[in-house]
Amino acid sequence: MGRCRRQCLEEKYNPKEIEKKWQEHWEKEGLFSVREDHSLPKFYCLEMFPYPSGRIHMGHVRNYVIGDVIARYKKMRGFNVLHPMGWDAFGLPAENAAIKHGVLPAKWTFENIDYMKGQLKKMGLSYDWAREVTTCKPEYYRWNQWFFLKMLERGLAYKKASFVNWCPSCETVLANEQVIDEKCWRCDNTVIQKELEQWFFKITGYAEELLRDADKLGGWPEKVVTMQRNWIGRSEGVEVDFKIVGTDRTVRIFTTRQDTLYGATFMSVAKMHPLVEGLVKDENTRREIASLSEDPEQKEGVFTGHYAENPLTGDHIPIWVANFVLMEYGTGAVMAVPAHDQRDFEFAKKYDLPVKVVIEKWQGARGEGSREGAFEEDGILVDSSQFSGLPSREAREKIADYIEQKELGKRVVNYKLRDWGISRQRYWGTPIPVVYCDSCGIMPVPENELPVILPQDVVFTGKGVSPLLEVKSFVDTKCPRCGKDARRETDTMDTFVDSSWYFIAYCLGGNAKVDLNSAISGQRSAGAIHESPLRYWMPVDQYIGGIEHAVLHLLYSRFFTKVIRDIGLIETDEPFTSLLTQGMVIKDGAKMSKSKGNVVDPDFLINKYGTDTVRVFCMFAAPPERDLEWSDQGVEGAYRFLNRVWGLVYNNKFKIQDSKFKIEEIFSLQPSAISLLRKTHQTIKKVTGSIEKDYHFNTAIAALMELINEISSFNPSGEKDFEVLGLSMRQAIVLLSPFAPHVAEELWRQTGGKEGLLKQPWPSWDEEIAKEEETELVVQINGKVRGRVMIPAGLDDEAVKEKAFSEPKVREHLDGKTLKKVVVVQGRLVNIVI
RNA sequence: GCCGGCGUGGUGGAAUGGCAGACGCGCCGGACUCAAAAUCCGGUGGGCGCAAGCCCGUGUGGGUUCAACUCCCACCGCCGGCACCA
Repeated sequence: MGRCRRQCLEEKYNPKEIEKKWQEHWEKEGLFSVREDHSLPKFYCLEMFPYPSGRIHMGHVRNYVIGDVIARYKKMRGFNVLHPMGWDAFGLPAENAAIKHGVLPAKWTFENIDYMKGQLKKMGLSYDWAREVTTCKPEYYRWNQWFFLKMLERGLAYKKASFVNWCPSCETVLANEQVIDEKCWRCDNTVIQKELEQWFFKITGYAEELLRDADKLGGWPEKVVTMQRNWIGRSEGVEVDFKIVGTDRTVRIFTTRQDTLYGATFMSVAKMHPLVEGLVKDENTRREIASLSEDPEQKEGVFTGHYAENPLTGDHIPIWVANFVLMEYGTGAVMAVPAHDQRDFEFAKKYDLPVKVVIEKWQGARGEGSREGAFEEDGILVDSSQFSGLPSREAREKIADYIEQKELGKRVVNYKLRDWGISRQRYWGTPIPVVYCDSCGIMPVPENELPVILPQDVVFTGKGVSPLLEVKSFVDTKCPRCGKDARRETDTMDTFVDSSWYFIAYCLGGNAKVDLNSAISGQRSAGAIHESPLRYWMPVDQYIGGIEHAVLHLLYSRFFTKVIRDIGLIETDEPFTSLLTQGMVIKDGAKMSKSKGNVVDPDFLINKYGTDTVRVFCMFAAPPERDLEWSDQGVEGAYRFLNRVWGLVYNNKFKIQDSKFKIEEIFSLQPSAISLLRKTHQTIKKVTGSIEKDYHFNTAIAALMELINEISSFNPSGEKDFEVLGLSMRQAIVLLSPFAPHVAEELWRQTGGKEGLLKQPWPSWDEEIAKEEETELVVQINGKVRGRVMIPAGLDDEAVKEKAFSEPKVREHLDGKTLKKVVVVQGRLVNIVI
């Protein structure tokens, strides 16, 4: 105490103290706050914001550290970096807590946010907290309502009655994307079908563009793009009308295999197909239809007693109701071609229906596959009137043309993607801004009356219907048009609406400052000088989060971005240029979970080792996209490493200062100093390369460890040596800073750094210095290593060969053999083939 | 069933077609200590050998190549996604 005049370097690395010190310092300096600066290239670095469940878990830690390392690195590379954070604050757990413990969802949520924000702050993450968004606050969710009204205006929001996915446990509806293996994405309970009136967003209106623009997602993992493409599930085909024999009605079918039209031997329609209601009068048959198996494995059907006429052949084919035909896709009716569709084949076998081959694998291969299964591939048409002899692909075009000419049907494109059902029968979400009036019908709440505030005085019974239904002051309202008594919509919005545009809110300055109306007019009047913040920051350059949102949040956000563009707020088509899907944090071979009892508490670790250690371990243990196997000993290793760095600086504290060393002086250095200098430049190159190459921080840290090892074993003797040591050490500190910012900052300042590390430019390397003077030449004989020789760099191939052949061990092996070939790999390897 | 990813020491993981196992963990040995912890130094894929060295080795089997963890084909195992979408 008091030995040094300025604050001096302690012998022992004390992470708690220095982390607190620098976090306070950074906050006081406002180091992480950003604004638009058109003189700098921008970089928008974003991590998926968390649901405030109570505490940060290791998955969050990993996610946010990856983002922070990128943000800090990009800042040092001269980018103006936007790096915000917020809270996906609406959702069921808050409501469940209310039911269980009697805490109001708002209170529960805000307390969690407080605690978790404290945790994030202790991690030294470089967020501009001024831009924080909290989706459960009225100043945020009013814009959800605003978007809803915009969607209504554009015909992109509508209400319809339909069968929807209902989670009995969450007591609410789920969108298709939120049902995984027939189970609820959140609580894992089996989802049932229920008929309800629901609000939908017409995401299918953008299906084509969402699919087409998937090609633009070059910075995304191919896997995620493929999942989205498959989810959208585009297929081209034709719809064809079949007359129902003996009536004046028709059935419309959809097929992508119009080349097999001549092979249709019956027709299958869905249970719910309107035709069934209209045609089947017999009570027994109706009962049979109703009792058809729901089991997808079991193919079952019932003959309706009616026949359809194939418009191409005039054949009369029986109409069956089949349990595997979906009402929601296509027209709910299909022509059955057992020879060329496996499902139809199995069905035909079961009910002894005819199989007619119309596609051959090649000319003359008749009957192929008709016994054991369907031949589903393309081939050559047979028994297909004027189309016989055509290959499938061509026949599809010709038959589609023919159908359109004869007005029997038309070409259509179908998608698996369904509209996004956004109504939720729960309290803790954004109220849907709609009023029901007996005279005027469904009335949107006028924009100037937004937000529709979620009432606070609510009773949570946990039974049956949404608590909002019980709040008279909320439900009872006046019609905005006629002023008569009316009732409010009590469903709230899916919380995925909140997260579909939050990246926009950050650009506009966070919760309090978001004003989309003025953002639109700002955008319209935007000139070169007063460019809108949205135009400046969007799109997100790097997005980081879990792969579990591959077809949920990531698809919804793409949809919203396109709508937002069409509204005129932004100009980009896609929200996220690059996407990094980080792997899970695993312990003892399983994902960390309370039920498995293998969770590691970030608070405990940060308290014990400091956040820098946790950060370094998370970045070192595996590349970001892979799963990370947790290892307590690995954490110790990271801690040891930082201690070594600390000790190294401490032991040389009076020698490591801002070095005046100039690169021209290299010739006056002794070999070991040159070697350290070279290693330093090699490390800068390696670390930079590792970060640039898919953010492989693990190898970047490994390279840094190598450099630290080399510095440790360097024995400086003269002043010049110490200068090299100082330079090398200070470069190492700079390279370490994105990973372990606190300890780096402390050591940097203690060794003469006047300005903070984030203001330092990222170091550059000199190829000439990084290059080895001598390299080890590997000599192989028939591909096996038989010797190693040191050779000077830049030796030509002939000289290298000569060196190789002069090696005694090599000569021994070559003795008496005939040379076949000699391969030289520039400066690295010689392979002698005998 | 279809689509995608992965398979490397005891372990987490490295390797533009060119020395397999960087770096870390663990383990073994040594120094320091009365002792331990911490720290530091050295060793560490397997087999044979006193040694020099030799042989084997990246899930399995084949192929391309002077040379394959890397490219191609087939198979096995694990993980993830989709699955009556006509």
